[in-house]
Amino acid sequence: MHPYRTHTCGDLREADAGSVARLSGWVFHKRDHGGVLFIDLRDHYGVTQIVIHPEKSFFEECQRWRSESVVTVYGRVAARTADTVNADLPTGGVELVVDEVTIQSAADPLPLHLAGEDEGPEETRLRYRFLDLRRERMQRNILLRSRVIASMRRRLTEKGFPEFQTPILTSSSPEGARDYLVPSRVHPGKFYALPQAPQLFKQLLMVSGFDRYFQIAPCFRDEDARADRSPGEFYQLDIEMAFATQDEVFETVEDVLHGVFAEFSDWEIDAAPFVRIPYKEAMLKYGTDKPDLRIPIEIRDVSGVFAASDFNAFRSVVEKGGVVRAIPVKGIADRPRSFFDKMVAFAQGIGSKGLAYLVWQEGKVKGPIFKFLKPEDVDALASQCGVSDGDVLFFVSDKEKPASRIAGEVRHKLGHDLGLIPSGVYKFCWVVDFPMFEYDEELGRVGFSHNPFSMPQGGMQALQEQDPLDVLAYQYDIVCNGCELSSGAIRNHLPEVMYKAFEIAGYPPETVDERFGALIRAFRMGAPPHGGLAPGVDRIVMLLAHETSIREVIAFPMNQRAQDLMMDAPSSVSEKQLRELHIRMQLPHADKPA
RNA sequence: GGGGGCGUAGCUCAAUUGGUUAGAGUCCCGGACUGUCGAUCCGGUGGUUGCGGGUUCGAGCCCCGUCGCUCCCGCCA
Repeated sequence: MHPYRTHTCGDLREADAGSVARLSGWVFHKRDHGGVLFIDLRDHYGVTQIVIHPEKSFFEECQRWRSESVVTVYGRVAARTADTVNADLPTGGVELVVDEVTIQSAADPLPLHLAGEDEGPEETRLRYRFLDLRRERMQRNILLRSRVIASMRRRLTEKGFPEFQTPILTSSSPEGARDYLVPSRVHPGKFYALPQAPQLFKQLLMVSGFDRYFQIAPCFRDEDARADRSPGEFYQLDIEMAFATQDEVFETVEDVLHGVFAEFSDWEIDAAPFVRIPYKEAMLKYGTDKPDLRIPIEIRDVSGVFAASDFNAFRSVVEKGGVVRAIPVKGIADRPRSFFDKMVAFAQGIGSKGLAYLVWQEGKVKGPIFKFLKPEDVDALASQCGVSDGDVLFFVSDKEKPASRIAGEVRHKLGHDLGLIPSGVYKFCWVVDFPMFEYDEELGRVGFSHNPFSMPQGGMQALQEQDPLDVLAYQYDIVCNGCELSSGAIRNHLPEVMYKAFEIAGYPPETVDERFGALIRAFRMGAPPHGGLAPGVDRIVMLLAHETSIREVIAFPMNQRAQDLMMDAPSSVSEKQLRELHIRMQLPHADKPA
């Protein structure tokens, strides 16, 4: 007989009654009646009740077993009597009547409760992650992650995408986030950088003639955390295709993502092809480049109505080049005044000068700005925004960029507070046609809006002839329920177009050669047109697990300050290590240890 | 770097809004109990109220500072 187990703690059924079995697992719940002791023994697969009778020599030893100790028990499987069956457990029809016990590992008292609803403080959960991960929910999440990744691999492999590894120790990339640096022992004063993404390598693989590529790729960025953004490292399903159009990239990814979401969720999922929304339209209708399409509200531009109105506050904004955006909401005219006051306060809190509104109720229109409007203005607003009795229009007026943002946040807040977000639905969309360049207010000049490797729509001609701010890129995002899953692009594989694009963004050719030497050199020696994208694996698993924090789907995440509390990283290193790396410390506060 | 929230027993929380010796559940320790499944019952250990300073006759509560966690802004090609 196996020294540890003949069955897992999820295996035994009534059909096993009468046979002998050996089980190993963690002591979960203990119910000690003095005359009989019940223990729920738990492993990865389930829970089985074991029974220890008082005449056994080891009875008192078992009474002393603390929760989470690991034990091995041997005995006879017995069917439970009808009145003692536990219908909540798959193994609830049987119990193991124990004849031999071995304690494999006695547990100290724990800093966390593993049973019940309470999670405990996140700091403790992270410090004792190995305990936290014993919870059923965490086991489920981490297992889901494993299955999702396996499914992604299978789906891409079936489509003829080979998986490649790319270097972890590479060179610092000049654009983007801060790099994690690794000092070189052999080359004093020089550093490797951990890749922020395998971007350049996957493009070089296309130039190498591999045609297609994917990788479950670790990415490292030294940026601050968010609930949906783990500090330090995260994983992307990195994909690249040669000789592919944007539509072919979309088709491939829709197939994979739809397949993965359908495989691991019962929620309703948009059928492919997913809706495609030009960036400009997304900013107008949803006020964001990652719209949550579950919210049934579409923002409208009503600048024209107010330009011709007698409402000076809005008219003057429009005359100065600003806009007025209307947010129509159905059937909330009967909300109390406090609701509207709360929305106004919210808008002001996010940088709006105010939040005007009109209420269509019982055949009349009212609201703080009603008295400034002519009847034909009100009619125009109603028809342009599709509102009728019972509906409300909120208004935001500002320069275009802040007005879009504020209207978008108000839309989201309304959707959330009014319970307009349906559950059980995944709404996907592509946001396409991102601008190639944008005006950088801080620097006072034109810069890349997204990523300098994208092919401008219209190619060289567009760069030469159009206003840079009008040039669009073959640059796209895929968004699910307001969560950005991925950015991608059809890449710019033409050196001359790349030099021109960088010139517009203010960089001379030498800079391009210096920073992207490997890529430009490769592009001079026969490069296929290519493109791809890289959906975030952690975020996809987070959505599928219905978690709101990305840390819940990562086995060993760092905390918000990029520390691993369990392993105590980052940590100090020895003087010898520093000497070998030619590094001398210069700490911000000499009296404060790091 | 900035803003909001939180910080009381190992864990989850309370403390009549400034008033006697900071309580309860849980965990842990001891005891009772032969059918439980969040077992139950009795008893016990456990606190520099994150830390430092201030106001006050008196501070868990008010003020200032600081540290930690978390959410957000900046940042994330």
